[in-house]
Amino acid sequence: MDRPPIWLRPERAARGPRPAHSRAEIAAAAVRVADAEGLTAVSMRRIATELATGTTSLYRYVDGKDELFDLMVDHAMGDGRPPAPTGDWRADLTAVAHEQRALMLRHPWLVRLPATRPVLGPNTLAWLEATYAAVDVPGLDADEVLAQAATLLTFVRGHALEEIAELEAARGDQAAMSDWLAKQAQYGERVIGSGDYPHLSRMMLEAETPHAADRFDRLFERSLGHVLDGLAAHRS
Amino acid sequence: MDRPPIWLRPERAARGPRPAHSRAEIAAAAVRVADAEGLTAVSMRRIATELATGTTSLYRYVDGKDELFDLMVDHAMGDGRPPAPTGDWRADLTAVAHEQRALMLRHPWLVRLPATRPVLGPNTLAWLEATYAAVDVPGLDADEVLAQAATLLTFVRGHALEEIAELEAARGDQAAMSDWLAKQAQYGERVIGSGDYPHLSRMMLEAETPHAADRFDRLFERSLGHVLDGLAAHRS
DNA sequence: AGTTTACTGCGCACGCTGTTCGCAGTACGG
DNA sequence: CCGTACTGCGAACAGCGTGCGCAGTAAACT
Repeated sequence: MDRPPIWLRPERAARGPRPAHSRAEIAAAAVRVADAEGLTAVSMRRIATELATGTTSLYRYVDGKDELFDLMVDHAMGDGRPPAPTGDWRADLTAVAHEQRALMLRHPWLVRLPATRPVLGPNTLAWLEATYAAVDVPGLDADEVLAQAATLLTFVRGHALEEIAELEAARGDQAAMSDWLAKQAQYGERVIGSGDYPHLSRMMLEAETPHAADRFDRLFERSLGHVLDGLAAHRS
Repeated sequence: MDRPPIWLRPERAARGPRPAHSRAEIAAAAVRVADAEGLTAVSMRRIATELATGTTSLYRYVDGKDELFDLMVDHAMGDGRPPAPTGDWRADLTAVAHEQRALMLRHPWLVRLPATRPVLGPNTLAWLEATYAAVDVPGLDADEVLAQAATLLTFVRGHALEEIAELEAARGDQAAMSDWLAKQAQYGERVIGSGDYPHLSRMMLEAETPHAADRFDRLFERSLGHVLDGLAAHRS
């Protein structure tokens, strides 16, 4: 059959009965489930039940589970709005970075999904547009704009990925968290004791960041500063 | 039961018969399947069949499928060796970045797995150690070392993620690739025509990078340069 | 040497998954 | 007012991860 991507298909067909649900409705239901119970709870049957419809009816709206994921990603991207541009590129990019990170932390499943395929829904495009708008100034080469925006977005996504991976390893639960930290400490001792990782050991022993409660906030702030400094070197 | 993480468990138990397989053997089989047929082909039954053993025997080696994935990740990380340090931090980090990217492109499933949980096997640690070694110089604050290494690795992972997502959307196949590009172009026209995305449109029309065959190589090179410039600002 | 103990391999079974097919019902275009 | 192109959906299929319990085996202890 090989249908075109969902963003090119009209939501309502020319002929036939009016569909019982909208794409937004379906996406919202799936996002709700994923937020509350994790990505694994999102199954075709489950979302259909959530919408009080038959399981296979979903396939009238979506070409398969991957497209349901596409809808979810773009819907979640609409949860936060790109900040209005102020004209100060550094402030604007900082705002984009913080908003994007917050958005991903609010929907932890988000960083794992677009790994499969690029999603190009309207909300995702709006974020892209906002990032380009912040980077773009008259006289700056288009390829340079592209590279700078990619550098920032790529960094933010990568950071959120690792942050969320660690958060989920501790399962968010406080008891599980300290359990996990204890296991980490035990493993850390073995790593240091082995003598194979001198620099790693120095970091474990000397760095303060890993022990702070807000370590990811601090690390993000610092690393983001580095990235922006790198961009600054290539603008006027 | 709540067993400790696999890296803390001895491979061979004190008592009982000698296990028929080694962890390395299992990891290698799973990596082989994932490389050849994709992550979805990696199932407990499939790997067991590959090892000519019973399906549930695998559970004697691994606490569940997630731990099988852990083994795979660390095994794949051993596919490339961290480059030997030369003393030039910028050259060393560039080498690490290129090697890591190449490694992830060789095992495209790799970027998707650690999203779930942090993997801390010996090969992964070796890479971390090499990165710290490149960044670390006497007199540099440990927290600064941590931040700089995180910035680089995070960026590389993020870049590989997007690169692989696009590669897989085209399914590697040449015919499917041009099909996909045609769809993209069609969508691009609509995006430009809508007038909602002026900067995005400018990029599509003016930038050269997106149309080049080696666009990801170029983008990576340029963005990596930006990141390294950012780090340079915080050293001596 | 004999016994105890802790392990290994593994068949069975359960509940779940994504997706294809075909059929009855419905609203719009001509 | 008919034909056509759609919608909703139940049944069915192949495949998934994994808990349970049992027989066999090798090391440790007496």
